[in-house]
Amino acid sequence: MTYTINEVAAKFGLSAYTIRYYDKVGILPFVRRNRVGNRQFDEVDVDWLRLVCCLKNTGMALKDIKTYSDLARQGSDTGTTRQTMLRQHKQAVLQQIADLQANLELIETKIDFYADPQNKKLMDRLKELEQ
Amino acid sequence: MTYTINEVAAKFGLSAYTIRYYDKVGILPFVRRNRVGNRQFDEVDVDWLRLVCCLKNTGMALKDIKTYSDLARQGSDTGTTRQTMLRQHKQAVLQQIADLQANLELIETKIDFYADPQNKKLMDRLKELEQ
DNA sequence: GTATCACTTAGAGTTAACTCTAAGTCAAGA
DNA sequence: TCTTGACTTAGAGTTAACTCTAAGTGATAC
Repeated sequence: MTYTINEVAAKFGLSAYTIRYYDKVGILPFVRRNRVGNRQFDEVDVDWLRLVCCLKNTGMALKDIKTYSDLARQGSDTGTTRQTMLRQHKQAVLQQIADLQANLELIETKIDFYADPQNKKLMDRLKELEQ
Repeated sequence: MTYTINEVAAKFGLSAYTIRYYDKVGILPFVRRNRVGNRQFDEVDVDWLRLVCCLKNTGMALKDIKTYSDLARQGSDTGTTRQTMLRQHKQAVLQQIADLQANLELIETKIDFYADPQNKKLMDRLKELEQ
C-alpha cells in the first residue's frame, strides 16, 4: 500500500505544501518516486512522518529534526546518537509539561479571581489610579 | 518599589527590546513614565507582565493577549469576558498537556526501539531497499 | 563642561515555518 | 484530440515574534 502526497497530508493534518517543504529541507530522506516522478509514500515513510510530526509537535525545531534525519540516512551505526537525541528531547518534553502545569495554576488562580465579586475594584487599574 | 525596563526584562528572562515590543503592540496598557519619559514598572505592572508571560508561554498568540489587554483596559465590566477567555485557554492548555503526554509515549517507544540490538536492521532504510 | 550611561523613538532587518504562484508534465476520460 | 486533474519545480511572499540600528535625551561622574 502506498499513498500520494495529498493522502499523507490529510492523514497528518498537514498541507501538501508543508510535506514538500519538509522534503525540500531534507527531513523525509527515504521517500521514493513513481515512473512519473510523483512522491510515493509507503508504510515506513508514514511511520517516519509520524515521528517527524511528533518531534515537531513537542517543540523540536526543524533544523534539529534535520540533524536526526541525517543520522537516520547514515544508517544503523548512528542508532545510539539518535537515541541520545531522543532521550534529551524526552527531558525537554517533561520540562514543557511541568512548565505548562505550573502556568495552569496561575491561570486557575486568575479564573477564581474573576469569580469573586470582591475583586471588582482590582480588575480596574484606572480606577485605582484615580484615588 | 518600581523597576526599570532592564530590571523587569531580567526578572522575566526577556530582553528590553521584547518589553518595548510588547508595549508597542499594546499588551502593557498601564505602565507609566517618570519625569524623563522612562518606563516605570510597579508591582501591579510586574503582576500583569507575569500573566502576559504565562499566557504567551502556554501558547496564546500576542494578538489574543492584546484582546485580553484591551478588555482589561476597558475596566471591571469586562471581567466575565476575560474569565471566559481564560477558561477557554485553560482547556487549550489541558489539551496541550494531553498531546505532549501522548507524543511522549511515541518518543519513549522509539528510545526503547534503539535500545534493542535486534532492531539494528530496521534502523537502516537503505539496507532494507537493497533486499 | 564633557563623557558615560540608561533610557527613548521610529523603523528596518531577521528567523522559522510555512504558503503560495507560475509554469510545466503526464495520464485518464469524453 | 482536448480537457481535466493531480502531481512536479523554483522561487517569491507571508506571518509572528522578535531583534537590532540610528539618532536623540537627560542625569550622574570626573
